[in-house]
Amino acid sequence: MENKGGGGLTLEPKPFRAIKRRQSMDSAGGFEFPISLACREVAPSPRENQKSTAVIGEVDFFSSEKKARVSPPVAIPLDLMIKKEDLTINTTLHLANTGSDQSTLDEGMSLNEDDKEGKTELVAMQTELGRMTEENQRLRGLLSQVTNNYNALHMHFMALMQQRNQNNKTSITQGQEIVSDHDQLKKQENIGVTIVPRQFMDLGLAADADEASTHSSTDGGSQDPSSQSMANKERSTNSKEMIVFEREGSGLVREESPENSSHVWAPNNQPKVGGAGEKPAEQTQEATMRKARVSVRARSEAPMIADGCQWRKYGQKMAKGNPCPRAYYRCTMATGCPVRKQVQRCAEDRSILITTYEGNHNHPLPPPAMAMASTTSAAASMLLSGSMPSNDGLMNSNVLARTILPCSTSMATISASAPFPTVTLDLTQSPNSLQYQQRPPPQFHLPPPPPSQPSSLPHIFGQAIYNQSKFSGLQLSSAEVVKPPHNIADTVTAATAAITADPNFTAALAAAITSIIGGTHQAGSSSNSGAVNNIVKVNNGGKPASWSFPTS
DNA sequence: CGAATTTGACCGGCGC
DNA sequence: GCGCCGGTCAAATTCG
Repeated sequence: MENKGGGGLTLEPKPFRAIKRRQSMDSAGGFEFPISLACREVAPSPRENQKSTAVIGEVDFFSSEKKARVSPPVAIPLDLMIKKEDLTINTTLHLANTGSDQSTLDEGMSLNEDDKEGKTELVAMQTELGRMTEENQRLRGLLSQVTNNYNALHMHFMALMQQRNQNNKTSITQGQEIVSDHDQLKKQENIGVTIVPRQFMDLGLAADADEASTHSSTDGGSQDPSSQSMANKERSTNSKEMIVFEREGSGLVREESPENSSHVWAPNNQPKVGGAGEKPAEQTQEATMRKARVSVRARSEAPMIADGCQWRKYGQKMAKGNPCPRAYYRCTMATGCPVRKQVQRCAEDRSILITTYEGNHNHPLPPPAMAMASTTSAAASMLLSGSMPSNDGLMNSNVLARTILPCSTSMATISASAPFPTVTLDLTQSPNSLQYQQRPPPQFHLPPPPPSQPSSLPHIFGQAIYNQSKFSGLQLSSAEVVKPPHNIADTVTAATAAITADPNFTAALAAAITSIIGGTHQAGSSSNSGAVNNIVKVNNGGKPASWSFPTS
């Protein structure tokens, strides 16, 4: 079924549209964009705004001044930046020198010579500038790629460290995690140190709830290989069902494989053989990226937040349970860009705008758009990392939960909502207010805590969860929840305040999100070693604004 | 007049 | 099988 929906489309198929859609799908998987760590530095400082060209400003991305502001979580990218600087230093110096040389020449030469040579030099400079611009674009792409690769490696490393820590802290073994009946699963939920987040975060598998429950409850560990393979086949052909577990009653059910538990967490590890519906790995990854969503909640009176991209509205629907219509937009900055977003006001508080992004841009972005795109791409990438073809996928997923959630439980929520995994970034309230103020989730319902739910589950977390799923895919045991350090809370408060006070908060929003995510990386990864000031600069319609807040 | 938005119809997935 | 719902399409309409 190539053509879906659409008026008379079925009667008079339009090849052009079909081709366009195919192109968009094809191109979606091939591009990657800089991740949040990099985009924090995108917004130019006031001083940089005074420079002559945007190209120079972008090259200054690698300047020492900015490096000095880079916080520890970006420590490893510094290496990348140094390498990049090696590549671009000639460019920077050349531009700088030509500028100063020009002014010197202007003073010293006679008018005629100055006129001729000035024109010649101007042409040369323009040519050079064009060349530099191209080179800069190319290098930016390169940096994006390298940054992405770094992030994946970083996540991997973090995962291993977390695993080591967990092994020291808990007596639960991998074998004990593999359970075959509900009672045992419930017990583990009660213990719940590592299992639940893993279940929650694994996004690489399709889960057939019926099969999962059948396998886990009736077979008692000995499964029919044929049914297993059928389940695998089912998973391989359904790109929309990516969640490995389903809530069943009060427990979470996970599909098990008695002979090799690892593949449960490594969906791509065992490619399906010979099926007609077999999809290349690229398509699977593309589908996952397409389905991963990043939802941003922010207060705004505007009908849509300006995130720097060009959007075209292609639909509007009334969503169930919300009197406010939901608008559908697609990116129009390039033909075939697969990125879409949904905009809807919160039913409970209509001053809250919920923007949900889906997909990755397949084209270069202007700096203002880069920040948000990077953030959403980073979140999607991290979600995607949960389906990497190894056991590491599991760990990466786990890390995502740990890095985003523990220190900003009121800010970022990961929802394994069927059929889309979603990261929700809530910028509407400070963590402090959330911590002590009851806020029932808007139109979404947290399921009542099951009888087996640990009573010690921190109340804050239940309040903080904003879940767009039919069920709450996110549960953390008491051991998982780390109370945000006070300075982190300050960070979030400051960022939120600044954002909400900014009517045109394009870059502010993205920068703050990025900062928050970056901050959690830092706080979650190690003990603190001295305070670092994160400075988020925002170019607010030609009036650069900035604020700083401490993180540690 | 072209671009953007609106809006009703259509499709696929899912639950009953 | 049927109905509900989310998402998409494209003709019609509005806007600049």
